[in-house]
Amino acid sequence: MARVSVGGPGENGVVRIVIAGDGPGWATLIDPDTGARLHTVRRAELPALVSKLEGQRPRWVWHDTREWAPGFLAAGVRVERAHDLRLAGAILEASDVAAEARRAVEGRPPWLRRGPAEAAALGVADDVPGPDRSGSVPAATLFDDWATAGDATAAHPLAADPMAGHPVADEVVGSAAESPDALVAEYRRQCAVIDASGQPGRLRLLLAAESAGALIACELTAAGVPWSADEHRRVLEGELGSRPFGFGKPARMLELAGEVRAALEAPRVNLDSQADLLRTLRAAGLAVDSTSKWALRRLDHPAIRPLLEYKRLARLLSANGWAWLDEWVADGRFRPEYVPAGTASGRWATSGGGALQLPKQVRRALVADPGWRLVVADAAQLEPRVLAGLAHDTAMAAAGRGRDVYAGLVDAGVVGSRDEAKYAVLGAIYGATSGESGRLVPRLARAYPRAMALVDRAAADGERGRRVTTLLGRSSPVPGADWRALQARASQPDASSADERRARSAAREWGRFTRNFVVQGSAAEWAVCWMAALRGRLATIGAGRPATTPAGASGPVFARVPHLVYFLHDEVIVHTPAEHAHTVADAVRASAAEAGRILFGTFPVEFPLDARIVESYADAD
DNA sequence: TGGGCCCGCGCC
DNA sequence: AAAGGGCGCGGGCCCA
Repeated sequence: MARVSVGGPGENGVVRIVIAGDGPGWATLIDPDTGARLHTVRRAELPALVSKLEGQRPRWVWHDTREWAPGFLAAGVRVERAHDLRLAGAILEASDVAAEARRAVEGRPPWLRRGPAEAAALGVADDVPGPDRSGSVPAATLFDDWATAGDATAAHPLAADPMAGHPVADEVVGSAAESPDALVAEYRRQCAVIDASGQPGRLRLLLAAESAGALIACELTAAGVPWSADEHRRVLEGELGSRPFGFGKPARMLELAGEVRAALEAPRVNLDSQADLLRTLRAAGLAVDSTSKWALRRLDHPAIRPLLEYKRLARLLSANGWAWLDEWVADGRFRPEYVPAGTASGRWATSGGGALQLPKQVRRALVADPGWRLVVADAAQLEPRVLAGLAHDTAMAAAGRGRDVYAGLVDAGVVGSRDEAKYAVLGAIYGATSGESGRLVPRLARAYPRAMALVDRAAADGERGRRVTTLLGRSSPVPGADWRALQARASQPDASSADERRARSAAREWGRFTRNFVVQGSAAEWAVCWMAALRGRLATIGAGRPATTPAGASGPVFARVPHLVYFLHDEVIVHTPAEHAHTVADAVRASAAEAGRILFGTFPVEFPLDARIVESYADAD
């Protein structure tokens, strides 16, 4: 290709280019501002073209990151920035921040862009200036066309509720049609909604971060988690005995099942059947109404010890046994498929492989390649720190400065022990009303009234069926028809006390969900910003080294350069050549600080990490 | 036979 | 020791 043309400049001069499928085997690149078709190429030629254009550092606009990024990665091409129309559309459709703007944009020619002045005229609350960020923000390469100073840290979304009493749409926008024109139209519509929202910087930051997450998810799958099948087999054989032939149970489980049956005098009981087991336990005179291990543990009977051991092994076998190994691990890599923002709160999910539930037992199989290391880092007490930042609770932030948050609560005299501090904090975030945790919450409320007021407000909104919103503008779903019907029935004059009790219980349950949503969802935003910042820093650590070496197990994109291989809510693992490990650990910490500044400006809340350089994940605890 | 439900339990 | 929020997954079981 002789001369490469690019799309027009967007925010802060960053070029945007729409990529759309254009008939079978073809792809078209479009300037979203003019609608001009820049290039139409065969899909096989697309990675090379994208690689060339990537020098302009554009933001690639496409329907779904999963549609394009895996092919680019397979061809050895990574892109820096994207706008995922599918993810962005879902967020914009639900966000209370954009509720007014959605209605305003609808029905108008989508290419008519609006500015903040018009949004103000629509009655949408203006951005409230956030903390002073001057001088503290580094070049945030992923976000520099999106985050406009200040408004990402606008007053907490719960502080004002401009949408109170307004009906809200709860359907999620359908996927954009595949045609190039439809994609461009949808992109323009989204831009118009963002511009009219009154808080465009906040939403742009959220969408940029989510789109970066979508790229990262594809890269995680492409890189794979370094996994020693031999080490995994050693774990299985140590626990279960040798692998059974066919569908038989491992020898160790058969022995234990024999002990249980003998102790219960029930030679035919099926230990894998919850119903059968419960019946048998009761027939043996045990007062129990569940076969959960917590319920069983309370019982005093010779069958219990072998039964608990049997259940532990059965779990290992079915969740992460030999069949799992056969299905998910190949060529020294475990390749789960992540679903970014797959949960309501924005936390990630997985589809297949159970990557978010890797039990501690098998983590010793997660080992670095020879000559490589794992940098394992998790954010210490992320949720309470995020809550302190959300609520601008300076006392709570101070408790965690330079130390463990829970230790800080003890030092401040709020509670007597670290365990009590943990239960109190988790109880406040999850909505505990009873038990040890519920008993401790009032002490937390006295010490940190701002933080407590924030989660209480979120719970109260949820109990009334309202949406609540995270720091960057992701709103919770509204409860379903069954829930609304329950509430409606309870408010009828002839409602029974049972109706009222049921409605009250459902309302409280939804309130616990929304209470947790604002904290969990904002923490998820911190985490994806952390990862996006880290991804940018890692790219510079490997820069200048030969990027294409004989393809290793990780593929040419990741050969010889540090790269993310695992993400778990508040924890990341980077696989890195040993000589870069300390540089990577520094980058991980710097990225956490950067995420804190992006979300909370100069508000003095810290995000310390537990970071370790290890050869096996099992050594990181 | 397959879908959908519940249960139990792994992770945060 | 369990409690409060969020998940995914496998097994049993019921039903069409």
